[in-house]
Amino acid sequence: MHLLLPGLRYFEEVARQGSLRRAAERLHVAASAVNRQILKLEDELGVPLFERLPRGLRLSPAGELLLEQVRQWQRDERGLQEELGEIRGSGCAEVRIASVESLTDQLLPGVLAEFRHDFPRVRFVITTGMTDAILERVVTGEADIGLCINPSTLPKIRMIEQVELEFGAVMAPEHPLAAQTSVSLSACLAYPAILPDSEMFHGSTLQQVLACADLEAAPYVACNRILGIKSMARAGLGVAFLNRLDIARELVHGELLFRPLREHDIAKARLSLCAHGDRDLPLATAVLVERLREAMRAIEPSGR
Amino acid sequence: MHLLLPGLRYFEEVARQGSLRRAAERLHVAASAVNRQILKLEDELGVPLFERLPRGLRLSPAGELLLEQVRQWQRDERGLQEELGEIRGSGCAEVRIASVESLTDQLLPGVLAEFRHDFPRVRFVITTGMTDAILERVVTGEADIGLCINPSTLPKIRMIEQVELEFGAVMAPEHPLAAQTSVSLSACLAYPAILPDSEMFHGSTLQQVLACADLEAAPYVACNRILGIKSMARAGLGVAFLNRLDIARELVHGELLFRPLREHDIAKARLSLCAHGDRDLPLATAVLVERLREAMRAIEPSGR
DNA sequence: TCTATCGTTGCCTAAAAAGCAACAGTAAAC
DNA sequence: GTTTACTGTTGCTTTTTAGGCAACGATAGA
Repeated sequence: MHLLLPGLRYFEEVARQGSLRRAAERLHVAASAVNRQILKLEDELGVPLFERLPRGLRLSPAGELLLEQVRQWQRDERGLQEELGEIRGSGCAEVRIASVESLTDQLLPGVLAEFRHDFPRVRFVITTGMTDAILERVVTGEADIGLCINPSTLPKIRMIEQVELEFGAVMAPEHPLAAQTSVSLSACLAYPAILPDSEMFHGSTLQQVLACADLEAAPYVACNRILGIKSMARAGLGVAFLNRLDIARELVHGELLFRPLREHDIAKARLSLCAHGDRDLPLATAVLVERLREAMRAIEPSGR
Repeated sequence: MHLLLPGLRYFEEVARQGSLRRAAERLHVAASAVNRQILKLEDELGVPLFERLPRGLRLSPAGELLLEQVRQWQRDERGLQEELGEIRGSGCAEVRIASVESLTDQLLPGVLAEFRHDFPRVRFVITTGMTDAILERVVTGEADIGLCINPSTLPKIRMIEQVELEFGAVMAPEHPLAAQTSVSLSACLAYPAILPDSEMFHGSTLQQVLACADLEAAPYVACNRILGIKSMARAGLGVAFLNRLDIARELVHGELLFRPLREHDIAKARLSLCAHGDRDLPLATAVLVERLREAMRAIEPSGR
């Protein structure tokens, strides 16, 4: 259900994609239809909203202005829908969480399960991705709250909570390095490494750590999912680099070991809970944020 | 140019009029068209927006919610249009002023003339009316700023400036009462009175003054325009009751005289400058508001 | 030079909105 | 009690708008 002109939704998507055809594909309409709506908007507003580049469209200053307003309106509309939902009793609110994969195994399920006792009708949409994508989703309003690692500070993003997360080497109990209580990075790299794939690696904490230590790592196994990385390590295929949260359950069962890095000063990452700066969070979301803050603060001691 | 769904504009008008057909008339569309849009909105939102009364429609709680949001969006849209206007250089901003008639003779023309030196492209729309109608226009966003007398305090209205205005008897120089430097209300009423007509009289300062003094006034001439009232007084038809602002020019030319009421404690009225509470005023409007404040403060000394 | 991709436009079809007239119900006036 | 004047609502019609398809001109990269 949309209360704004369909043309504005088109406009938002085109601004996001930077291309008429890509936007049209996402919107499941013909490119010509999208184009006409954009042209109509520009005609009626009397201002060009995009610069026409040979490879696509880029927002003009006026477009930037309109985009910001449209996104504000979309947030307004979401909030309104939620209030109306309460009125008609079908409190079917939806909280959209953009998170790093690390939290989807333990922390998020735990918090959400507890949350459901008080808000049984609130649904969730969880999207995992890297930090940049998470921030992007929060900025554009695709996500209500974001959980990311070492975020850059953006003007439209409001940081709600930040806790430290310690990275370390993860291995099967049979691994030679298991004998040591802490390991050095270079010692780890002497063994086969299980690393995130290139896409995931880019911008990751591990990349930063390696860069600081002036080391390079050639993965023996590369995988684009934490689940896979853990399974590889459990199978004894090599050493992985994760944080404690990633392997909380495996630690309990003794299936994997966590060994802090000797270079602990560079192995710290900031886990951040954030939301859009211009927005009052609806009730359910605000409560969830509080629960998440508690859960985040609770992990800090165990990480030391 | 409208960026919201046409249905929302219909909805706003229906909420304002309390009747489909009246709204349809104002919108220059058939009542059935308006009705369908409302039904469609209710269907898509899943909530009834109106209660159906035999004499028309009244907002439901959900409707109240939506109305507030729609009006917020309309204000947003106005602000956006103005910013876009600056970008395309045709800074054709428009300031809509709802004012009591008293200010349209001297104070407003003076301020606006001065204002035009700095903002030559800003247009004005001035609507006169009684205090209640002025507040209504500000609340609904039909006017950007309001100038009214003795306003009741509404939650959505923000008072920017208030100054005192002294009411008194106004008469031609030949009038018998002209000999006195101040007059009592009862003395005035011994002569033919020139009063606002019943519609204008209702809720006016004069009504309040008379009520306080427990007097009743039978008008010899009733008129619904201040211009007319002044002309009647100038022609020697009787005594009028106005404030100094109303007859500033005639005072200079000696065509009319102002005689303070002996009951000066009850003859005070508050002239208020107000705007909508939830709104950041655009640049031009904010500047105009400042000029108006200065002008209002300037009239206070002369009134004593 | 060829290819791929971009935005744009004319032509046609499908869908949505508006207009008109009539209906059913209630409130006030006579 | 009857009439009159409102109200919202609903088929049926026409008009308007949006969407889909194919083709065009232009530009960047292989």
